[in-house]
Amino acid sequence: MPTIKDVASLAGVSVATVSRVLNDSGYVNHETKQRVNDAISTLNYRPNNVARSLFNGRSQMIALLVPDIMNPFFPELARAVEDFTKQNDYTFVLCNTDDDPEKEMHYIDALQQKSVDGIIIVSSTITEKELNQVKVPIVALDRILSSNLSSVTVRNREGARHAVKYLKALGCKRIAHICGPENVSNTKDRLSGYLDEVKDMDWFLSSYVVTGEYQFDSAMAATKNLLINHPEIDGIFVANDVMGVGVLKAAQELGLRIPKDLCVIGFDGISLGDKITPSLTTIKQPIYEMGTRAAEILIQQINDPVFTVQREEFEVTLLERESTSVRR
Amino acid sequence: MPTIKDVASLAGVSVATVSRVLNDSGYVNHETKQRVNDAISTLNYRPNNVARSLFNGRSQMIALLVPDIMNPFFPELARAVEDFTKQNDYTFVLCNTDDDPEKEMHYIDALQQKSVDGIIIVSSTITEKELNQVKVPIVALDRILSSNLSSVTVRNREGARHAVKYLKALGCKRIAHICGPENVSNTKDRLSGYLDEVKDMDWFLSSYVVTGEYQFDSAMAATKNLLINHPEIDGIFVANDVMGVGVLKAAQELGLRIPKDLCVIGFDGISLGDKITPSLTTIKQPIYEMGTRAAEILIQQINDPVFTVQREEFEVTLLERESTSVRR
DNA sequence: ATTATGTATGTAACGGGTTACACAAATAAA
DNA sequence: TTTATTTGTGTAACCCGTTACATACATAAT
Repeated sequence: MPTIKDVASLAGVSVATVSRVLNDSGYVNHETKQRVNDAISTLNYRPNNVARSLFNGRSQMIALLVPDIMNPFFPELARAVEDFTKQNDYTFVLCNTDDDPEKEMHYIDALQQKSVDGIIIVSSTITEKELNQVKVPIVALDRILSSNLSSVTVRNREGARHAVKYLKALGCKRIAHICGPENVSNTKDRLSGYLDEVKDMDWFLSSYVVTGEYQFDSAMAATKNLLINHPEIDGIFVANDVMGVGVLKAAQELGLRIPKDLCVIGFDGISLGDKITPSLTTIKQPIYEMGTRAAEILIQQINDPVFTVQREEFEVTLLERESTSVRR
Repeated sequence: MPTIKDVASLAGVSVATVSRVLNDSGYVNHETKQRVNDAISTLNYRPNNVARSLFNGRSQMIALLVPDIMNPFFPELARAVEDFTKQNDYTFVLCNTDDDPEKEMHYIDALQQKSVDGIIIVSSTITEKELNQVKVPIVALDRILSSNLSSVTVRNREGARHAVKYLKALGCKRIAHICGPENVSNTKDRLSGYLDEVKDMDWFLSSYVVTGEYQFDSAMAATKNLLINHPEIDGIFVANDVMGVGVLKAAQELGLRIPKDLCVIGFDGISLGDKITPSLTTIKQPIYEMGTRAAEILIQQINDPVFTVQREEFEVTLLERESTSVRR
């Protein structure tokens, strides 16, 4: 690999001049610049980013930490962040944490040691104390972590309320809720929204709320249990789409007809929901916009040290599909 | 951020001694070591990886380049690579290339400038010429790129043959094939396997082979066309599972009963296949093992400069599910 | 007693860039 | 003409580790 010195000697100038050409800074004579550029292309020289990073403490790298890369919601989010960061000349890297605080801190440590410029994080396990160890700009995405951290989320509670109201309007008389892990902020919000709408109903039972851990398998098992114990349930609001798919699977295995016997509505709006049969009605988050916005805020904070905490909350919309409306 | 100098002065030793403690190299008196370690924890010191990388040209970072992060096959693969590399003290990063040669080279450039130690790549677009620009160890995964590159793949042709034979054994009389993009090596192999089994059949028509570009949408559209033009088709071998899901969706929208009217078998064995209704019969690749093995080979090549090209080919197995067998 | 070996630690060069500073020549302003 | 400013380029320090080499003492071998 050629270095800046090789370029300098080939062009007959000092390394400083080469550096000035590279960074388009300071004064460089037009002809000299030409010579340097010629040398650069002759040698196929690429500046060593590690050396650059060492000097200026920046790496032009942004990382996204997600809890579960196998949940399609996160690849969709990642795509958005990737596109935006790339447009802004950052290298984007994706890290999977399993919502395991240890893996999380391990990545954060490793990334900081590599002088990562900023981190976007989807987490529910990280603590305030750990956050204080992070010296680079952070933006929380999808879940709120701390009050002094910028975040990009959606109106979870309102979305949940909307979902339940919609099921009611469809004529559902007994509506259950499959929720996520209880330590996740949006689990709480979506649950609150659900409760807002049902807690005063005469039919409501606390056993209508069961956790599915935001996972397909748990949700499927939980749903089977729920439906066997409560055959009267005719509507389910599911806290995310992956679990929604599990609910559909469980219901179908129990021989229920969707949406005739049971209406199901999810939350997220991942494209998977439209690929299955019956397709899944859902509360759609603007996933791409959220990822983009998070990246935008992060880059803003990287460039502007006197950042103010920004909390962006997106609206959600109902996406009506086959799991609630009769198929034509 | 404290540096090695801060640690050294706090412990009353030179930076060399601190470095020796950090790397457990050379001689260090036991008491001195203790003092240094105390200083390290007092200051909460973490060595700067960028400086390390600059000196020794290694970054302890391994990257995986995948063509489509939204296809669940790749997150599953990524999980395997991540787990193995992490166990071996590498930082793992995942990059999405869209099978776009430009994005691919951009990532490869950026990663090399960051002194990445090695790259695992799933690609069909990269050229021999571009591969020569890569100075770090590479392993090709899922698809073969060049004869002088280590690779981890599966027996695609045999798997395809197996799939078609199985459909025949089920009693399918007219078997079609939805294939991937023609420039991908495993598209060709799977197609060859299909042709091996059907080209001499009296019913075979070349229009029974259509491309689905390894994408859900294309596959769904292609399948609808196919089934409308050829209502006699009673079995489809689909070159990957994501397209298999699209085929099922298309067939269901056309009102066909699966598997009664149409049997469908995919290829990959992603967990999504088991989440949908009907679940998708498939030729299962040992995804996790493949990712692990690719990482293992890469690390081997990183550590051993006189590497020999290794080509590993895994067996595939038939995973029988509802899209071909009558549901109980 | 002399030499070889093992233990312990420090100094300084190095990796590949960036940039503060110095200096010189050319041009503009006083 | 003298002084100030702009243009152009080079030297060397710096970023933060690692390690070759030097040095010094203790112990073991000859």
